[in-house]
Amino acid sequence: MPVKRTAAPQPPPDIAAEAAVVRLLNRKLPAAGQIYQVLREAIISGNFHPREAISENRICGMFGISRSPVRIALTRLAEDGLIDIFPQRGSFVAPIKLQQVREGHFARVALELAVLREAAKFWSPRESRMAIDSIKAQQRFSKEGDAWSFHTADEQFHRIFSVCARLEGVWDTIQGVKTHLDRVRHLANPVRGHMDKVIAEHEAVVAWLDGGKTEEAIESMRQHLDSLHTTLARLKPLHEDYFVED
Amino acid sequence: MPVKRTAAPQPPPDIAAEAAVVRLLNRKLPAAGQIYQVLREAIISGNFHPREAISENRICGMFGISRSPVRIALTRLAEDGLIDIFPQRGSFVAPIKLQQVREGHFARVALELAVLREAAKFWSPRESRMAIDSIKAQQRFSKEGDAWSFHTADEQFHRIFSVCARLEGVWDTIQGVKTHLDRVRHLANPVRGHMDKVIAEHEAVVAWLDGGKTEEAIESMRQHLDSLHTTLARLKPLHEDYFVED
DNA sequence: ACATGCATACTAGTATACAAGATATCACTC
DNA sequence: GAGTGATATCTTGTATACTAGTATGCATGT
Repeated sequence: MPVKRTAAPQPPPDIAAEAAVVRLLNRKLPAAGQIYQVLREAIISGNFHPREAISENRICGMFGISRSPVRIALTRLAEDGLIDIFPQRGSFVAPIKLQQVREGHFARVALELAVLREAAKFWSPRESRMAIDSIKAQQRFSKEGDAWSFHTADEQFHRIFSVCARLEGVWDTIQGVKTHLDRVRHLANPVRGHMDKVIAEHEAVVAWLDGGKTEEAIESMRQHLDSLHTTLARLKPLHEDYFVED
Repeated sequence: MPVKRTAAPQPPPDIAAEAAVVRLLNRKLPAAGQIYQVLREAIISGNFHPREAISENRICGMFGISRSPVRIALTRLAEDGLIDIFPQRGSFVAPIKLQQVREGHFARVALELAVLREAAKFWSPRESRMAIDSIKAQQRFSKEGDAWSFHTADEQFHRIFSVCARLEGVWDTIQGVKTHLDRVRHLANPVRGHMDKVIAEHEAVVAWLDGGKTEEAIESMRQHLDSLHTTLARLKPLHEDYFVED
């Protein structure tokens, strides 16, 4: 059931940068999926702030479209835990639930390490080249300070292992569980030196794999994934109003 | 994007046991979520057969409701991979994709074993009692040949570990990834002795945990999960038309 | 007999109208 | 000033009408 019926929200600001997300829709494709993608990015990237009101009519106005596809998109976002829907009251960008972050981190580590162990069986110079290309892109985006492009390059890097392991579908699962981690990450990326640290950790994993050291690669990846999690403690005090225990 | 635009379906039979799924809706709650749950159960349990046509109007007629909530439910089912939507052509119960079954199995094993290792840290007589109660229920349903009740009791059993590990949310993820495994399982449960085998494996896991033997419990669970997977090979020839490579 | 074209009856996607509950405002009463 | 109640205006949920593709069957023409 995607609809929440508990607790009252505080229907706060509407001061969003809507212009940043209004891009023209491809009217040949179903609108619902496109709306979903755009809103999902907007929430994860922080363009829409936690607790911000996301009424259906507001989205309709942003894209010049009717409520039918918008409702479908919002329902899916609610299922992802990115918005909270209060019937007859409103829909709001969900605060970052710390318990969901913890559980997402746990699931992500379990899945990515398992995938990595499987990917190591198939690792070849071809995959190594793809990984290194991705890292180069990350370095470029880090230098430019382009946090969102860095994020997508980072995702592409991690995805390589799922593809290599012949388990591409598992990547979709991983992306789902790390949704709330990504929201935290986007509070962290602006922090100086964060991206460079991530890049160094990526390089370490690839180096171990190239050397055929599977267990070392896994341990390196575990540290990489944990390092994001530890930044949460440092971030939380800076955005206290964005978080909620559960 | 939940909408598929590839390949033509073969719009086969409509000979469903619709009466089995038409239950009255609680009109105080949003209809979309209820429709979603009912249809999801119907597909997983096999009441709706793979490749069967699921037009929106048909569902409307079944529940005496308009298309708006039905569309939302079908969109979510498509996202789960339980139905395939072909715009302007129709919606059909998805065939069981073997690659998704493999990936679901992989993810499930990774998650459940990780959860079990965490749960072992908190295991106590209280959890042991809950698990044993669940097993007793499974024995009862097995004797009665009630496959669906057995299924829910089985799920409750596995859920215990997530709750014990203080990672209840991870159980939702596990349920998601094992969706397609469950479809296979419901082809297997009618097989004589299958449920009793499952029960014996459950008992083994609990026995190891009660004895404080974490690694043995994990290994026992791994064998339990794998045993389902191996039945697939035996089942596939019996329902060839239900499966597709990918 | 076979192929082509069209009418028709489907489908899903979208837009709009209506219903019902929740909130906020404001006037009024005490 | 505090409290109460009617009301206007939000919100989401539902129903229905319309649009535009697709498959099918039948009539027609060769």
